[in-house]
Amino acid sequence: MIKFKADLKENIHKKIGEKYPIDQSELDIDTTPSIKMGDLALAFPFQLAKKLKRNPREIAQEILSLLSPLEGIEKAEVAGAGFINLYLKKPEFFLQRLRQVGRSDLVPEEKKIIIEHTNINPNKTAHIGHLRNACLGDTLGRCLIHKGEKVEIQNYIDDTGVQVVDVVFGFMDLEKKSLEDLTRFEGKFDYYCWDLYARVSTYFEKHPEAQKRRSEILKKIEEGQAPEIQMADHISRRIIRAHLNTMKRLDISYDLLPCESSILALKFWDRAFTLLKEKKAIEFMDDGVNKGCWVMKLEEEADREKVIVRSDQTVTYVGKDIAYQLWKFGLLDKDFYYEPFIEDGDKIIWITTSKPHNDTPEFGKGTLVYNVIDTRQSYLQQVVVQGLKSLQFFKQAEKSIHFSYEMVALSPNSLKELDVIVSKEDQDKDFLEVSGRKGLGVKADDLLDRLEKKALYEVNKRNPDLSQDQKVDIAHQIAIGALRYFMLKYARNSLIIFDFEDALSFEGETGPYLQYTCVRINSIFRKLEEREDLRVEDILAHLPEKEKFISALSENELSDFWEIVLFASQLDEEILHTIRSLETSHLAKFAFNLSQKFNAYYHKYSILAEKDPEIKKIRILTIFYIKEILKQALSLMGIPLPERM
RNA sequence: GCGCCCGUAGCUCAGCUGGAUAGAGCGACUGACUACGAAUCAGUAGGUCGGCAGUUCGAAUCUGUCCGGGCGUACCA
Repeated sequence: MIKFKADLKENIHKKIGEKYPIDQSELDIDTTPSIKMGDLALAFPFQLAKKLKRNPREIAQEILSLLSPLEGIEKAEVAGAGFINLYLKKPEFFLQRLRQVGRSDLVPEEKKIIIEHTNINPNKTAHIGHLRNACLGDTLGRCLIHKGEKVEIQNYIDDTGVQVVDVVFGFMDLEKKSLEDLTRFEGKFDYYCWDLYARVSTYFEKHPEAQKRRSEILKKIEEGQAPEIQMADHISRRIIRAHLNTMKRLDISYDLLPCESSILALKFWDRAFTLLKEKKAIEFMDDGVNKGCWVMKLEEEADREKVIVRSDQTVTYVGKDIAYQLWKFGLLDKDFYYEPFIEDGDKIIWITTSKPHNDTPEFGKGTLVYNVIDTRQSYLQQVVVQGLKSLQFFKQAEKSIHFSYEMVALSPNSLKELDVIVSKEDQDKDFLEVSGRKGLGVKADDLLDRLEKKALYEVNKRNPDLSQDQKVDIAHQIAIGALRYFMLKYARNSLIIFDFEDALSFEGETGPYLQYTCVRINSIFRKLEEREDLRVEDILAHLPEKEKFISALSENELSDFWEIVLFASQLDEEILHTIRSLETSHLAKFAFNLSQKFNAYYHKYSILAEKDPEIKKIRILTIFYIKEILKQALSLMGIPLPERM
């Protein structure tokens, strides 16, 4: 009802703007604490009271007489210490909402928005922490698309970094394997690398002399020398495919995979380096701890230096990230080349390359960029933004948004279940950070498998008559619902201490609860059609006149009806709130609360068995409206909707 | 040390661009299924919103300070 409120504001301002010193933007419209007190609340008399040094209630009283009549408003009254509460014209409002179903009031504001998320190092399997990142990023993308924005999803691939180097080292030096051996490897390659990476990390701790070989591999990969480059390439491409498969299970996809290897090959950094030097954004250190390095300082913390170019003239990750960020905004006057990497349904996921290809789409050139990266990297993200500012790209600096979130850690119970050996120093902690280096974490595919297995068991109990394929399909949808809701319901600054029992729950505030609610509603409509050959479309096509509409309801039922309709009508507000605050918890809680309200309504009022045709019709329209809103909310969260469950 | 974040019911968490009685889920206890699907619902118990001070007509929400915890502060990412 965003547009309704906006119109209302404008209307109110027209009526009082000349007499009272208040701006239209100050006329916030809130909800009342209880529906008994009205539907919408205006609190601006308090602001006026301050300006005019008068009693707020008196002012509210005065204004009230100026307001009526207001479009769409049945009645207005002064409440509390100086609120003005508005009562909507219920039949008109509901009819309007029904006509509006499926359409959003939100309007796009950007030319193009780029979201960077997932960003898993291509040297091991995806784990629970990566799932949080991907779910947050994907949901933000869905919300922005709903808002009408043009959105491009990028998943950055650090295919030339030390993490890949370590696995190359593991295969070549520890296991003495050739590229041919790797191509013959069968089984879950990303799982194998997970273990290998942990082994290599331990090896380096015990054998510091191996560092030399490690640097050598890194250099050879950066310079494209055989056979290390072929090994690295094979490993990273194969693992990217594994990651994409894992994410596909969750219905998460991407438009582009920008690779660090392309950034190096196409000399993005050289260009950025020149720019940074020209504008004196970075400084060469002749002396001190960072002697021989190019460093950058933050405006706010001048005593801190971040090394961008090392004394051996190699560039750090942040340096490459600055170049990448410049490219995202179209500020680098250099571009990638692209080739198709994989087909995902009816779309293609593209990857960057260093060689030209024909007929490739255009990427980048965003006007707003979200980087979904955990909070531990906020300092690095500040450095990237500082880079833009130093180059005088102030607008782009402002539009570089670090979507930061807390990590996922493991509870002592989860650790027990994982059967991992915990070091002495870690044993007393309340939780343990997920660590690829230590091989400590819940693998994404394992978790999904467990969820699916449990869901299948539950589906079997309830729907033994369905075919095995159907059951598996439903179980899969339930698993996604459970996992995605779990990842979205927390505030982003809240540390998730992962516990299997919580994550595997299908009851209470969970994704399956939401799915179950929708399934029930759908089931009613299915039965209406089967038993009575009744379709909502027919009712919608012959909506009654507003004068007669709803009048059949008793006072109590009208109040229950109204509460749920009014609540459901705020979906767009919640989406906007979610986008502005980057808190998916708002959307999640909204969907959950709406489901709760429906379930309560459902227990109180029967639909199929209702004798009075007028009342029945209104109830059908009511649950139809709830269903449509709920469906939208679930779809924005990427939670699928099974037909049965 | 400095920077960022967190501290709300027994447990896990929403609510934070200030608004009218602080909300959920789980757990505990009472109840409701020959069904519009109990993956549900109704109800009971449970909170000086970490402490103190300030700003305000109004503070869980803003400011300061203290206490407790996490993360960052690399020529790793």
